[in-house]
Amino acid sequence: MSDTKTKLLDAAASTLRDVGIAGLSARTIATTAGVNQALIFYHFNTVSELVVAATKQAVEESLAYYQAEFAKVGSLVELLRLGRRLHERERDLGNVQMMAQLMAGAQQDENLAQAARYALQTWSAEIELVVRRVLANSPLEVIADPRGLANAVSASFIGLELYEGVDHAAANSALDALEQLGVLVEVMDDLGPVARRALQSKVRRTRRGSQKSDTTV
Amino acid sequence: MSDTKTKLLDAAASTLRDVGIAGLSARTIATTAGVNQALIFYHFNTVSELVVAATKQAVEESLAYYQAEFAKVGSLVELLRLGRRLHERERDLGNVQMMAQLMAGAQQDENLAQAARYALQTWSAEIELVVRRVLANSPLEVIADPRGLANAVSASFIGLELYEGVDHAAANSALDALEQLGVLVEVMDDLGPVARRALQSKVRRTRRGSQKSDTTV
DNA sequence: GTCTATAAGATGATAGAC
DNA sequence: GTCTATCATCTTATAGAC
Repeated sequence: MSDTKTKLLDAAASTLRDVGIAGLSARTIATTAGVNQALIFYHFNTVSELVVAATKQAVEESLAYYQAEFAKVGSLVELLRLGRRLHERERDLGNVQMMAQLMAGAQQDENLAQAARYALQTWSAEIELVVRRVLANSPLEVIADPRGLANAVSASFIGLELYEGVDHAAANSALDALEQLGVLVEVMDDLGPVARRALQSKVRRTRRGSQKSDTTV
Repeated sequence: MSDTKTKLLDAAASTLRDVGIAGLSARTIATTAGVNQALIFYHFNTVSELVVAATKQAVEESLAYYQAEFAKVGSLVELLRLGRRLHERERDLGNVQMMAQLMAGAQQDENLAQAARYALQTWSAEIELVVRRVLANSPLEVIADPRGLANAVSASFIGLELYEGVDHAAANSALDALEQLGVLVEVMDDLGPVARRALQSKVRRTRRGSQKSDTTV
């Protein structure tokens, strides 16, 4: 790949992170890259397509970095620990901010929407595998949906990142609270058969409850 | 308040929701309002200040709508039910999308950052009161931090909303998974003293664990 | 308070020299 | 592949008529 193309891809990512989707333009990106503005259109046709390519690259790079560590995770505690490390590293690299800005712009731009969908699906698929493995044989498997959980984790990270830029202390307390929820899940695990029975009967009761209200309406 | 000012405030909110922070301008807002573009600067000085005023109005309006219902919540089940209704209504009104776009823009614009901070703090303070009331006398009170939880709920809603615009099905599965976590919390509640003991010993063990690793490093 | 007109600059995108 | 120059269009913001 040509030097200019690489420079533009990297500059697109860091500019999106630094000035946000509202401040992003061919000129701001080109300045960061130290490259002529017209080259964006020569190499990528539109600004939007450059951002798409930059996102794809960033996602694949950082996912490759974690794949080995994901594979090693065997317990819930290990998963939570890796989750914290991953979140901190990705945040420091600016990848989460980049995703959040991409998603904000995606509400209006179909190109960006596709890029965001790809990034989220790629991450979620990877997380889902680990969650599924960790929750197997846990009492939680009766209620947990690994795919939904993986998506929820992604969504929460995005929300937390935007929160972080607005109210640092509040975002931190939110992250701590979510980690405490992890403790809750661990305790549930420790309780084993007791928890499993309680969860199963709660699920049965809830299902009956909603069925009843469905049929009586 | 003059008719034009009201029109502009409403138009700012709905335009931010519809075209996002990247597409927001004095002209797009004025067109939505059916009003001359120059009037934005006459009434609000800058576009950014108009958005700030519009946010404040939207937050106070919708919070006033829920205050009575918040006060009535007495149990965790009721809180989860209200939470779902609130989320659906606010989403349909576009208030969550407005907040998400505001937060995306806030990363660069100090005016918007202040508005976002105000909105989040206002909502979180209200949620915190209810969470605190509901968790009192629950086994969860040993680990739960009501303020952090309230902030986490806000952050997750924002993330889910952006997710929604990008991948509807995935966002829905994430929401369902989070509601299942609610079931988990209910079961913990049902388990009463058993859960309380398990949580307390887990908390003690975790604290000892982290202290140990602190002193051995 | 509201309008038109306009300044002064930013934006995406292209044509054409090198 | 890269540059300069330029376009049409958009932006915030103001001055001044009504």
